[in-house]
Amino acid sequence: MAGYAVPELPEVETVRRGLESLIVGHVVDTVDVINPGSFGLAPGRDVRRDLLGATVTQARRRGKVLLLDLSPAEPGLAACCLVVHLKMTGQLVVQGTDEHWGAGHPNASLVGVLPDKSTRVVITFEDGRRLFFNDQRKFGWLRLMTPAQAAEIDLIATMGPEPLSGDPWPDFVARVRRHRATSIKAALLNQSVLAGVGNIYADEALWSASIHPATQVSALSDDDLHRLLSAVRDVMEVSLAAGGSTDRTYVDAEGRAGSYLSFAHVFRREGQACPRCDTTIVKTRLAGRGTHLCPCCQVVTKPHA
DNA sequence: CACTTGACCTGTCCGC
DNA sequence: TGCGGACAGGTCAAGT
Repeated sequence: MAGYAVPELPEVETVRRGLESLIVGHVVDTVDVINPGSFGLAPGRDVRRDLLGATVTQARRRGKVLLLDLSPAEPGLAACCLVVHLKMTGQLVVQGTDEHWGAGHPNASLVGVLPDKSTRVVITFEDGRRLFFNDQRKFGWLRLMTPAQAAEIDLIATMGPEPLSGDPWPDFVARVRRHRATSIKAALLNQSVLAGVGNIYADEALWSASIHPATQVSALSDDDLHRLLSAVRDVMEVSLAAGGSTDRTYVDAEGRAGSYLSFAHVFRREGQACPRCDTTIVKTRLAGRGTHLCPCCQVVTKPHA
């Protein structure tokens, strides 16, 4: 079963919340880049000058991208941020000891376990706690930039609305309507349409809204799209409450797995009964991705022949 | 411009 | 038991 539950919005947000409580306010002591390909420097940036002695002030998220803001070690130096994309197998895990957060903390089990062979970057803070960037497949990255440089990353500059912030509907419907000739699943996976949706929550939301993933965007009514956006929001809220989805590699900032997959209706449930109509769930391939659906009740609009 | 496909990686699983 | 190959998926570059 070569399936992964990879970091999407709920997983990245879970990591962000952990980092907010674990490393905001702490000062960078050392940076150890074990795999240079995992660590990038924007033009003009320098690890020693911009990062060593800098204090983490904030942990932000935009879609699946994490941004750790830092105030400079000395006045006059640029405020920077560490921009992180976990891609498929990336992890950001903070390791501490009983001295840091008390005996019996689940994180204590990480001492002696990390670093391991997937560890690409290690950042040590002033009190000895360590932030590990692990990434089995080396697709993920961490980049030192200024906030302005981060905002210019194409992925961020063109990203669609946040599903869980404010009212994303007007922006979402305008953006999704630009892609009328493609399948609704491909449109959902496009980060410029809606931020943070990946393969798991696309399949789950489409099932929830009873929409076939291959349906052309142009065949969907505003009503359908509104119901779909609500479904995205709902599945992401449920996943956040469950700490995200873990199949193999995803863990939060304290090294804990998430349990959303036990609540999933169709994702990686091919061969099982649809919870709504009892028809057998099938797995197909669409938009280059494994796609799970109920062939009976996801019929809002049949895909065009 | 809209849309699709391949590349980037590594570990795991399946068939022989 | 070993080995080759298919497969997993986020994003970008290149192709249609």
